[in-house]
Amino acid sequence: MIDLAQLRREPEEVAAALARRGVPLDHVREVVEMDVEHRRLLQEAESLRARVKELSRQVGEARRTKDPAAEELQAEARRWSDEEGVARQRTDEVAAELRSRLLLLPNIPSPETPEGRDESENVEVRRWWPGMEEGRPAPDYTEAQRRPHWEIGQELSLLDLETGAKLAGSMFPLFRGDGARLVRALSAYALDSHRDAYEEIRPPSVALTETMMSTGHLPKSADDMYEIPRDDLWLIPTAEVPLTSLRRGEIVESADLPLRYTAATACFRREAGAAGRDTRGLLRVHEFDKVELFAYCHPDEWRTAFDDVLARAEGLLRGLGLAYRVLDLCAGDLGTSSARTVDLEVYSPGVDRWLEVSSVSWFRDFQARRANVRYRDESGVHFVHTVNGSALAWARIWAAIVETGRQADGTIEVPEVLRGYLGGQSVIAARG
RNA sequence: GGAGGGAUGACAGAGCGGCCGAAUGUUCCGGUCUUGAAAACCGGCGUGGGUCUUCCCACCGUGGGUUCAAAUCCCACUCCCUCCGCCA
Repeated sequence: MIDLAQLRREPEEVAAALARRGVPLDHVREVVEMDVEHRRLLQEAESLRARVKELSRQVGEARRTKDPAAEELQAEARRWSDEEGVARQRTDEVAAELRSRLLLLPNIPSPETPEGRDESENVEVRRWWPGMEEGRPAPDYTEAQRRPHWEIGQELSLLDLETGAKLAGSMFPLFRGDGARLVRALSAYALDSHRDAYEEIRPPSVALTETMMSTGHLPKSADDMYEIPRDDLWLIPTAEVPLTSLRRGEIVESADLPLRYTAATACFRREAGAAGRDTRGLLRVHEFDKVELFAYCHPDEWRTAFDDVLARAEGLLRGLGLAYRVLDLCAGDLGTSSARTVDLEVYSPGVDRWLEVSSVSWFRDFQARRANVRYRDESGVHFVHTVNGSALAWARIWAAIVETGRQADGTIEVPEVLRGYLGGQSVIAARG
């Protein structure tokens, strides 16, 4: 949620900033007008309320002193009370409407977020590949590496999409054998890599509607998530959801900032808007494991927090020896709640594509305002900033590892950093 | 799932339906005293909103209701604790 006070103070600036990401000027103007109307009604209702309270006090006083005017006063209080009820109801209606519109306004993009309408205008910041620092050229992939992971997965019995579909429908992958162990190893690898600064959390995989609101996933993206209406629960699309609500409603000491958490969870996405696209293999799935990095930070420290998450996500990819590129998302491609987002895309030779495996975002106080997470320092109480990033999304990483690591004999070389998690195993071969 | 108890400020803990946004204690902050510290004493100490005011309004788990007036009464729900049942 953007700051209503700021919108009131500088409506033109806010409208212009939101226009960068495609919000029509009318949307903003309507909210501003509704705010004026709301405050007018609020003042009216409150002065009536003050009057009722004053009269009620007098009624009490008159009763105590056995003043015969008590009846008369009470009758008058009743009239004002009725009127106040009507006024308050109208005020509440406008307030609710105002709030729901405000909730639908996306975050104000950071000034450094590039201009652009959609993903085609995202800006590539840099690329990395193994050996780059030593001056080696971008890799020239072998014939063996040019095989899509779904074929490799089937060959070596690592990935069984048919059985996954039998159990839960298409796009619910089932890993088996060393393929399943690889998924487990990846989470352990990432979690262990951040133990120095991030507290490990194992949150519930479902969240209440209220929790989904805090991150901005609701009300806007209801169609993209799995819902359990009977219990007012949703399957989480990312650990960002529970982590952002970890301190919901709390005021923390500024000395305790930043508060940093990491979590490995399954992530569920209906991919409603993407039906039919990228359906092969693990390119786009309804459920995947992911490790998330998250920070509540002081507004002045967001850059540090952001850079740290980004560096750690990149560090994991480098550790795995996977080529990747860094994209600065343009204003038009930003997620609702984000002010600035940088995506990491890994290159997967078998499918010859760049696959998004991480998204690092700064939300300014947009989510903190919704979740009501604040800090206290000498100057008072203020909203914290939130930063988060994937580190990393495993289904696509799995694909990239399997394709990149494939050797001429059809076996897969396991990245060194994972071997410890696989009992020292350095090669994945067909089970024999 | 069944029975009972509870939910009030950072914490503990009061609160006959009528100056209760809330006693009291602790913590914390400032001051006096002290060479310094402790103790003692004095003062301060919730969060929002309103044309941001020695003014007004809201907030005592959440949402409704009764009333001129609700932390206080009624209803529903949530969470926590105890006991019973069931179960990884």
